[in-house]
Amino acid sequence: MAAVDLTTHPGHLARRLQQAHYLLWNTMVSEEITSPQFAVLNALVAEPGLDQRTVGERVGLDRSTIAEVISRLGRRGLLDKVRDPQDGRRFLLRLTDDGLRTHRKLAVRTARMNQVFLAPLSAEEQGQFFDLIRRVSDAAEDLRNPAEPTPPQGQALANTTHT
Amino acid sequence: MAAVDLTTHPGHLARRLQQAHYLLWNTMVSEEITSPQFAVLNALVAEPGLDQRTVGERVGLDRSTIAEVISRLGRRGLLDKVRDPQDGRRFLLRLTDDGLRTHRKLAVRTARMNQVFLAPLSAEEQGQFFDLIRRVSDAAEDLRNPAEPTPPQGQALANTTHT
DNA sequence: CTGAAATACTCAGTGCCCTGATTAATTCGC
DNA sequence: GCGAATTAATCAGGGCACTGAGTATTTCAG
Repeated sequence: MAAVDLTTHPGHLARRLQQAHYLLWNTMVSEEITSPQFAVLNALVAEPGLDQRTVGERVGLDRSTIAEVISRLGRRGLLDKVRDPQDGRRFLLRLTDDGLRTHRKLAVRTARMNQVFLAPLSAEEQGQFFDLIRRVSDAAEDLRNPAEPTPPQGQALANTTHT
Repeated sequence: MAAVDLTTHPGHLARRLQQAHYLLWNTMVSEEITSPQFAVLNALVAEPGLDQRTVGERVGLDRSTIAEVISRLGRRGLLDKVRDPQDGRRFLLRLTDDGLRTHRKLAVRTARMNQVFLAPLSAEEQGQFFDLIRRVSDAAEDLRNPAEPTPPQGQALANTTHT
């Protein structure tokens, strides 16, 4: 009887939350365009002409995943991909008219969906919800990227190098 | 300039949270056994002899995904799968000794990992974190399964009017 | 008892997500 | 100038997650 209670495990809750979101997205926003795909469209609305890697950074997708997502959006004709004449390694990304239209349409539906999704929480609780999740995510992210160009010295930070 | 702010989108936050968790799990718990796999082991520690579908229900995985996860655990020799003599459609699942040992080992590490993951929050905030996420997930889940076969008129249950 | 419905599982197909290795282009050191 | 890092993208491979279709078994209706 050493079983643990998964409802107190943040990882399990995170997975369930994402599944719940997936469900609502599919029924209220789109069955064609996924949430990560919308995030990419959104990043290119904000900053047209970004390269692939930077888009991935903006929306939080690694190099492999962003390549797949962009390939799908390209196949659907929602964005164009051209080699950077300044740097032959890069591809510059830009939404097509269709991509722009799609983003506008989905942005509206997404807002409605978010309202439904968060409806069980009061306005104040919704603020806490964002704040708590953001703080946990950011902290974990920082563990990966030690970051902070602090004065080169002080090895105090735990560098757990065990096995 | 119609781009939206993704940091106020619960779906985006949920995805980031899960990625953060994945990262910590990989470094602090196991590179072999994943979090969903551990959830299955845990369900079978709590209730040995469950069938595949029910395990999926317990841990929140659909029929296809649970089949894959169980197949992997079987390949690793962590569980056994035998046909139910009572009902030839079902497979009954049971952990092997190795599966039991693995669960015990990972349960300890998982507890440590959760502490690190939630360290940025105070004890009170951790409670809120669980509560808020659970409420949002449960509500979305209920939208799928309208549940409650027709409001049982009258005294169905829990009408204690004394709060 | 027998054919229809329900149920447990499998299979095919799509998409997200990561790591490690590889390729092509640029930049840096000397 | 030129070879050595560095960097952007791709490819191979493993795992999670869902839907729709198909198979086998059980249950239920008449």
